[in-house]
Amino acid sequence: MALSLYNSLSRRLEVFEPEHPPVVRVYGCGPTIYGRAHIGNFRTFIAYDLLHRVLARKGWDVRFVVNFTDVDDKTIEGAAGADSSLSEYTEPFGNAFLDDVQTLGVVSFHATPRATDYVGDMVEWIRKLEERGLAYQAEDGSVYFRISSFPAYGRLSGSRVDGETGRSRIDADDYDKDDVRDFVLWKASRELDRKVGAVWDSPWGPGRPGWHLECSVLSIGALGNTLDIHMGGEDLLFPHHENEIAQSEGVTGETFARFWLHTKHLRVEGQKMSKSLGNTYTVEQLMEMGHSPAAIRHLLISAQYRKELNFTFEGLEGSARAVERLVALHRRLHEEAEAHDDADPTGLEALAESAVADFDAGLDDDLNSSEAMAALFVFLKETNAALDRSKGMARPEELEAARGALASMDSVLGILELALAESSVDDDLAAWVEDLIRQRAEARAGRDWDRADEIRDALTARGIVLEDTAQGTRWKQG
RNA sequence: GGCGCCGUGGCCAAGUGGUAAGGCAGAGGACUGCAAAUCCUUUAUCCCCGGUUCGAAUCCGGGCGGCGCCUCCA
Repeated sequence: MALSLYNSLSRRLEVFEPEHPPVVRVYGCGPTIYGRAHIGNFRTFIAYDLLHRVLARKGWDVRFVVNFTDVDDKTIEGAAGADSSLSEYTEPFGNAFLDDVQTLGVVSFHATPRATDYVGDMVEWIRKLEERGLAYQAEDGSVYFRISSFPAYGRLSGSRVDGETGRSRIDADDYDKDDVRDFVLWKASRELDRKVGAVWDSPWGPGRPGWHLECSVLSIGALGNTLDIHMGGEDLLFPHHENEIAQSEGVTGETFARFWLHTKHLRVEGQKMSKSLGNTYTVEQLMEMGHSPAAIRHLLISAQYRKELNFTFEGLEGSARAVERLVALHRRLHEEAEAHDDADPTGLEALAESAVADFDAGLDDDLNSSEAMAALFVFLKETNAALDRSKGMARPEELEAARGALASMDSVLGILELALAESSVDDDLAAWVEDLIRQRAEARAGRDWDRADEIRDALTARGIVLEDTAQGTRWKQG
């Protein structure tokens, strides 16, 4: 099984192998921590997570680094608006991001460096670019990258570099540049920068690093001159990633990233996400509305990262239902199904094997999570059917195979693990429910259906759903 | 204007040459004291028009419609 990934650089599917196995070096452009990250951001970060888990499943030693942009126009403006220093302003958002990402079951990244911790390295980097004739200081005091000296510029983004797009905006600063496409490496200090403490010394005077530079310096610093995979949202392809290549290869002379992966932007209720539409939901907001992290993750993973995905509340409800079915299967395999050495064969082992094979084939096809998820749900249905046929009994090794397949698939999707972690119930409630269930069992034993239903209705009113099974009555919060 | 993506059942969404995955919702049925859970059955002339082919949702041409990036944005 070979993993194929769509490489934006070649614009085609390519078989992925690490350059230096077993190590895989992956870098993903991270959040700008000027506010709470929204559901669209998390589509991308869950795609990172999926890649992370798939690479790890291949047995590779994955080094996944994601940066935090904590110095740029937005963070500076935010800090100034809040009357605080840059670091005071960004710190909580960085922490909130890590919380959110953990809430959604994203496996920890190996490092999450912040730009402001590496300004010295960035200055050094600019110096090297300058030595190679790739950077120059303009009259406004800022230092720019000289695109005309880097012939390979534009390889990633294609013809977008021809400049005459008719829509390129030119702000006042651009007046000082040699070429409108030249981008800033070092920004000379302005009043606002000084106000929030976003000022560092450099050979070109006080200033702050340009946004593009941090990704080159942080990724190479953490992972080396050549990355196996560089990932980011589709909006970053140009100019951000194009600029990263120029800055990086301009200094190292080596390929910066072998594979470039870009995630498609999320739509919400059929519309583009925007603050004016009020549809930039945060994880926190969705949870306050009663939506579970597992359902959110299910929905965000239900379409392949490169395809359009429309996030709707109807879809989120549907995802919640799908997650419930997964939980029910898990419980059935662990608690309800009985192991009997002399049970008739159920075919569970064969189902497990083909499900995992289909699942992996889906993921190998450019992380096609839709296909992978379909394999999981085919397995769910067929396993339930097999257990129904066998009256809930199976040989121990067959049950074990089914449990193993479910766990194996979920180790990549990470949905069930989230759902199971969520289902913590407080003891008082559990005691209350279980006492009523005992009373109801007595009523049912005496065929007092009115009393039994009365109890169940009381529980339903509190959001408790009962399931009578051969092994007794079980309950869940729904 | 430049580059690119998409149009599949009520909704979401796989499938890129061999006769339509999966999820949600709906309908009928089995099971159940009734439910719940589960299972079974059921819902698609794949935007339109031409072309290539023994054969196309899949390839080519044209059209219509939706969208993204090019500007801070995951």
